[in-house]
Amino acid sequence: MSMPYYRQIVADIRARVAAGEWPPGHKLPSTAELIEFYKVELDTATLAPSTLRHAIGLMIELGELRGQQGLGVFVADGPE
Amino acid sequence: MSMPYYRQIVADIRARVAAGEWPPGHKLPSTAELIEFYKVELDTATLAPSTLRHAIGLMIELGELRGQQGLGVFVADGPE
DNA sequence: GACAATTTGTCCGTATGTATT
DNA sequence: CAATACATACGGACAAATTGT
Repeated sequence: MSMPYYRQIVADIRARVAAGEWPPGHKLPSTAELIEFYKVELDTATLAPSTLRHAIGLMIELGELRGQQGLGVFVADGPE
Repeated sequence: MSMPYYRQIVADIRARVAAGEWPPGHKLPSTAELIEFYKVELDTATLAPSTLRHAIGLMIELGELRGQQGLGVFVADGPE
């Protein structure tokens, strides 16, 4: 295992943010949508919610994303 | 819920490290032992391995702990 | 080298709680 | 009240690394 799923997801999200595809304040797709999306991107038949959540939760903890219950997950504004 | 289990565990570990009870390089009790320990400390009948792992994994990601497969989890040396 | 025991690492699927619309 | 969406927790399965026999 070169890189576990959750790290690949973190890397992908970071790449999109860095590329400006998802700028600060942008709302990410919902958890359910991201799961379907990364199933294709990671070419796996199964991707558990807990695994995707692991990736997202990690980035929230690191301040790269901001989760708002009931609303969505957003790209954090730069560290002011 | 004032503070979820995994955050209470993080706070407790940080407190022990800060107090010098677990100095840098110290090997933490094994996952199984920590589960039993925190079941008492958090006064809960059940504490899943995944929940404890959440706390530990978070601190590893933040560089406060260092995990070594097959060996154990250690208090990280100061951020040099 | 082979094997078992121990321990951490990843992932699965599900259930329930909480906040927003 | 209902729908949507994130947040926490459960418990188990298997992989991978280390140590000792």
